[in-house]
Amino acid sequence: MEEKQAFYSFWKDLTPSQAAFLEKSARKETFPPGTLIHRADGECRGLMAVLSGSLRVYCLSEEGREVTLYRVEKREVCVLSASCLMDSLVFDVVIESLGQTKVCLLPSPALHKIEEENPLVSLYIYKNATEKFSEVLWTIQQLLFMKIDQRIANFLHDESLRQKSRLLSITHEEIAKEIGSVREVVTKTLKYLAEEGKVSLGRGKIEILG
Amino acid sequence: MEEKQAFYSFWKDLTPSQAAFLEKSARKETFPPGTLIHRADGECRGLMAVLSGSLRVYCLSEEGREVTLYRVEKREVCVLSASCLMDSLVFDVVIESLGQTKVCLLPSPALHKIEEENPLVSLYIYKNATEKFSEVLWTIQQLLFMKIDQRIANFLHDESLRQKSRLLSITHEEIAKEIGSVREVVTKTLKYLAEEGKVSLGRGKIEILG
DNA sequence: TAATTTAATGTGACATCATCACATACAAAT
DNA sequence: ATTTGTATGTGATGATGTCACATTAAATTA
Repeated sequence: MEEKQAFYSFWKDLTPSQAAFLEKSARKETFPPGTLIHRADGECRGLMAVLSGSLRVYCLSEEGREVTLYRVEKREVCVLSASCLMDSLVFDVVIESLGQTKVCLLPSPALHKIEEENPLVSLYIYKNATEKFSEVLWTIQQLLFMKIDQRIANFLHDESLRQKSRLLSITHEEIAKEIGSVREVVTKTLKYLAEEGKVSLGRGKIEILG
Repeated sequence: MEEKQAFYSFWKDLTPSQAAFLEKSARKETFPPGTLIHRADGECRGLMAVLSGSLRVYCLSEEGREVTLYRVEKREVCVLSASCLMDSLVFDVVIESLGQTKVCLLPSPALHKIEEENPLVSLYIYKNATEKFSEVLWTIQQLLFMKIDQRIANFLHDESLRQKSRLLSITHEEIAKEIGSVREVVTKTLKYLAEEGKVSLGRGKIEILG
């Protein structure tokens, strides 16, 4: 099917029968905003290509602090939702839908069968995982080594590009979870940025100036 | 050769001519303690199997703070020293030898040639990378969410297992670099642990009690 | 519309850890 | 015994996380 060829770049490496098998196993699922699609230690569904909406992949401390590792946007594939296909993955993440999110899912059992026949499928999965982890480490490096005001400024800049708008609809709490901080600190830092004339604040809104 | 079969688990998947080619390209190198084998943005040598000694893989902030990501011990393979073989790796690390370290090296250019012929070699590399990154994220999660005294206690415990001794030869500075902290904080925390009777301190020595 | 509820934001006190600036102490080399 | 380098000790300060609330804006209900 056109769709799968577009999303899953290993599709071209499948034999016709493999492709047919996976095609038959594939299903579409729609998640309401905020659905926990994959939780630490939970079962894993399989490879998910995002058709609309987006996913947030984050890790979670015992005390409930969150750090967003990355997002999976429309037309991208989420490989960590198939974590059970990768042995020796000791790291657990949580995946949730951001808005109303529709995905095309290749379920783990079916994929596992094909994976055993075709190493290029495994290669695709591990390559994708390596790429994501590499991005994640870059993110975490920022978290470790950059100051909070710079991190918030960077996040607002990125978010402004994503939403293609200088007026963001976002709460301090959400920003905190993105950058791995806490609400109070975000509030105080934003106030500071506002005094500098870099942003203008409203309830649930932030306008980027300059 | 026996050695390479033992270290590189993809060896069995090579054709005789591929094996012969790699065999010919392989070389042994010995590094004095503290050699920078791979630096951020540096060229990359290739896959290194550690024959004796060990490697430390760490990341580095602009201000010079270090965080040890993992170590590569004897009989293990260091895949990040072949980072140039993985496209879309945006993350840079530094690799240094800990003691006098001898490695068996499969140089990147040779490996790259074989990789293009044999996807199982790519699979090996990416799989290994995924495994390491997954470990690294677990480590960093500890760094983010655990208190310093617990992190130091954990490190001392692990190190005691590694060195098979309760009397460790290590400085506060070295501990700081392992756990991503700074010397002063390690000094103060160790003093606290010593008052609790958990360790006994000497210059360059720490004895674990209880 | 007015009252109520909920979510978002504001803020001060305190704890933890990093940074900076030194002082001191130990051990090896001369 | 003296010197020198490395390791350790320590106080002051700054940045950020934690806790405990107060306040306010928006949404809901009466």
